[in-house]
Amino acid sequence: MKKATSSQSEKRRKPTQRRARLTVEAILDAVIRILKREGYAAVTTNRIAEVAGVSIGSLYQYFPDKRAIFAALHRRHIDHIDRCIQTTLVEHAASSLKDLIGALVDAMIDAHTSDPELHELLTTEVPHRAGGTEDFALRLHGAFRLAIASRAAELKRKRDLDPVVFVVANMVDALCHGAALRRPPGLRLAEAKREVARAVLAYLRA
Amino acid sequence: MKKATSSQSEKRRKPTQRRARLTVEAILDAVIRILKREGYAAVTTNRIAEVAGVSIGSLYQYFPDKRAIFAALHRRHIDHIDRCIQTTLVEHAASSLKDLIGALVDAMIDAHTSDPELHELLTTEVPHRAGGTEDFALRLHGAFRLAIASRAAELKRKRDLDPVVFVVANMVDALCHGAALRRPPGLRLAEAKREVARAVLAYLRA
Amino acid sequence: MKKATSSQSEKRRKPTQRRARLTVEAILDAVIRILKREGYAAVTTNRIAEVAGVSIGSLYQYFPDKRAIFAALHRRHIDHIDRCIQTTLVEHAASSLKDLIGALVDAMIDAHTSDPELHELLTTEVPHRAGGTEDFALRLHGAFRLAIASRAAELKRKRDLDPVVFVVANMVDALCHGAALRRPPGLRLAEAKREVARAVLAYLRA
Amino acid sequence: MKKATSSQSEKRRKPTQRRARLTVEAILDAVIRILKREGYAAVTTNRIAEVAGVSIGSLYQYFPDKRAIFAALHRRHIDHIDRCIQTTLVEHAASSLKDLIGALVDAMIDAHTSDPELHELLTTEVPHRAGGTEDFALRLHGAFRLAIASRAAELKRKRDLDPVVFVVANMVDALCHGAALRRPPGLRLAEAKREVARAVLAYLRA
DNA sequence: CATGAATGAGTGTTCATTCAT
DNA sequence: AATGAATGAACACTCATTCAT
Repeated sequence: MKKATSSQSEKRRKPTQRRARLTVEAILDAVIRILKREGYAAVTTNRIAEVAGVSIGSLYQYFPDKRAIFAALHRRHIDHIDRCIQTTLVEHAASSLKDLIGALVDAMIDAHTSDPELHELLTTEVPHRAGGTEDFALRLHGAFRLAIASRAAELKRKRDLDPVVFVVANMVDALCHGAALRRPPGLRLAEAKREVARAVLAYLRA
Repeated sequence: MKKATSSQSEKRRKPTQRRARLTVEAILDAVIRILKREGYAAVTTNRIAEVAGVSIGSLYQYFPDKRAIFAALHRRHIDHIDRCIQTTLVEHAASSLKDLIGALVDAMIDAHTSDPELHELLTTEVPHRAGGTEDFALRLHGAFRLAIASRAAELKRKRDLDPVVFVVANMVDALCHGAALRRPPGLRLAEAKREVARAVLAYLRA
Repeated sequence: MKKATSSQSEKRRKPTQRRARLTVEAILDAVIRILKREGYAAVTTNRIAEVAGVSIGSLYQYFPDKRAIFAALHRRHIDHIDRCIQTTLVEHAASSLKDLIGALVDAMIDAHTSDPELHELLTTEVPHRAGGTEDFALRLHGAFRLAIASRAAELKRKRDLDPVVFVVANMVDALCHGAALRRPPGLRLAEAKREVARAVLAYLRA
Repeated sequence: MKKATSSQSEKRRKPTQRRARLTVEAILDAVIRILKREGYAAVTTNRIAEVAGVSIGSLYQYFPDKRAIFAALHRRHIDHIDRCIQTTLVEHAASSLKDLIGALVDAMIDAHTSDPELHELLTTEVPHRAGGTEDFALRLHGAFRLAIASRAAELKRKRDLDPVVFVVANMVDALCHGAALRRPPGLRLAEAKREVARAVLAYLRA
């Protein structure tokens, strides 16, 4: 009989306990491992459970269905990047615009570079219907809005920040992503970082 | 020019080729229709054939497997955008850098805006393992390399164009994509276009 | 003799349907065979397909889900009994009340006795949520209403037939069922038949 | 009533037994509640335990497996009806055949009418492979045998009582069941009772 | 070439039951 | 005794693909 499952079911237990948390992590890690070694087609719930070292029944105690696993995976990844950004923002609260941009670019690229393959896999192979992604865009946007608004004095053109925030957020995301994953051979990472920062600054100062 | 086929012999072959072409188009359109109306989960080969009005057997006469259908769909979409860019490049062969960038941004955003839902669906729901995408990145890259190289005189900084091309190609792609699909409410399209062009030019002129 | 459809035009159009009918029968027979030999727990869709000699995919081409198989099984069984009753009714249109009741009891018991195990299995093991059963009760009711109404003259008490029909229908069904399936040892079938008919007649003539 | 329990030694044992009894009752009631509110498909051992307010582990302390729960449920239901019959038999030990039959029919119908939905559910949805049912048939049979044998003098036909008992037991069961659950609209309960009693008497006196 | 009935490997998911705590 | 997390065999069902017609 068919099942009408909603990924936000309340029936499943929340990983509040330490052991539960570990199990959830093991499951998400298993997905990544399978993804890398066997490809997306091999990511079946039974294989995930097997690789994670838990029973399929346990897996379904923590996730209402397969999609929820992917959602959690994306959420975890996004949270990580978000944390990097927030940290950078805090650490450079007193820095100049140039230094802040440089630091943000550094942080973003590093976050993507630590496991470029994973990032690629997550964005191209793993379905991300489960929301979360939009939250991320919003959070990224918010972070940049704060960073720019507090340094509005350094900007030449005085005007509505909305379009600026929009452009900068998209630029940083795309360029860092590209610098980490699609850098042309011959372009060193350090160089790419400098160039990305330069592009953002050039826009902000135009 | 490959062959000089007599017009009469072509009359027998072409109808078949045209019919084949129509069938292929019908199949690709069917995928889009299902995608929009029923979601990715409903995109089964049998349903594709049904909606396309061909038998499942015929479908497999034109495509070796399901992935090939998606690949063709992506290819068709990419070709369309590529053609827009090439046309713009040709039409603005004699324009200033500013005009060219403006025109490219216009073309790209228009290409994405004509059916934003489709574009979103294609990039987020339809697997694109099938290559093609990389070809596109390369082609886009190539187009920008030509455009920039021929206007190197207008650039302030004289140096290796590789990083510049890399940054510009990524900027244009991401910003146009964003402007078409993720524009914040309150930011008008024309305004977004201007801002994107401004950002690209600011970088090139820095 | 069902319909007078021209056999020639059907041969081209309906070979598929005839084959389909055979497949459906094979599936229903398979359920019965498994039920008898392995018990209800062994009645899985895959086993049904296997025993029926069709692929599981084909099974699902003819039945939307497992329950539909059971519903069809019940329907087939009910139709059979119904046909017996209708035939008896027609054949004894001119008989006396006594003979008609006797014939009906005979027919019902025979219908149940031909495969008592099957009947028991169907009523106790196979879920019958799928309706059809109610139709049967109605049809049985209707048959008895006709039979009794047309012989109202033979009844002593003249009054509303509704309660009479209700009682007779339930009596015949239950007693025949019991005579076929739960007859105590020592009570011969012929004797049981006579006793059942006697009971019904006694009530009608009271 | 069971036994005259008065001794002190039992006072220590009873609390445990009473608690066990309560738990068992809670479990059986839970099954009924789920059955009514969520349907048979929702009757899982885990859900039973949840609704009963006991742990799944405790449930398995009282029942060896799921079937045993159903068996107990049927047994409890049958015992209730059986008690009604026995009581009636005792109370009408000195009544005429007519009064006894009337009282039995009353009792049976009342037993079924108190919760018709439950009765229907139990007979159509809950598997009753677990025996019990046959015991019931035997007990019912026995009760009627006694009732009839002791009034053999009132019967016209003097002969083997076996067929008579068989017919009467089946009649009463089926007609009372039908009167309680499948009474056609327009037939009042009191009327149905009278008619059922009339049918039984008519047979006995024939 | 076209068809679409048939295939069956493989999927996500459930749930009766156990057993360490 | 009581608990409930963990188990995993088994299930209903799907769908990409084939091939006889």
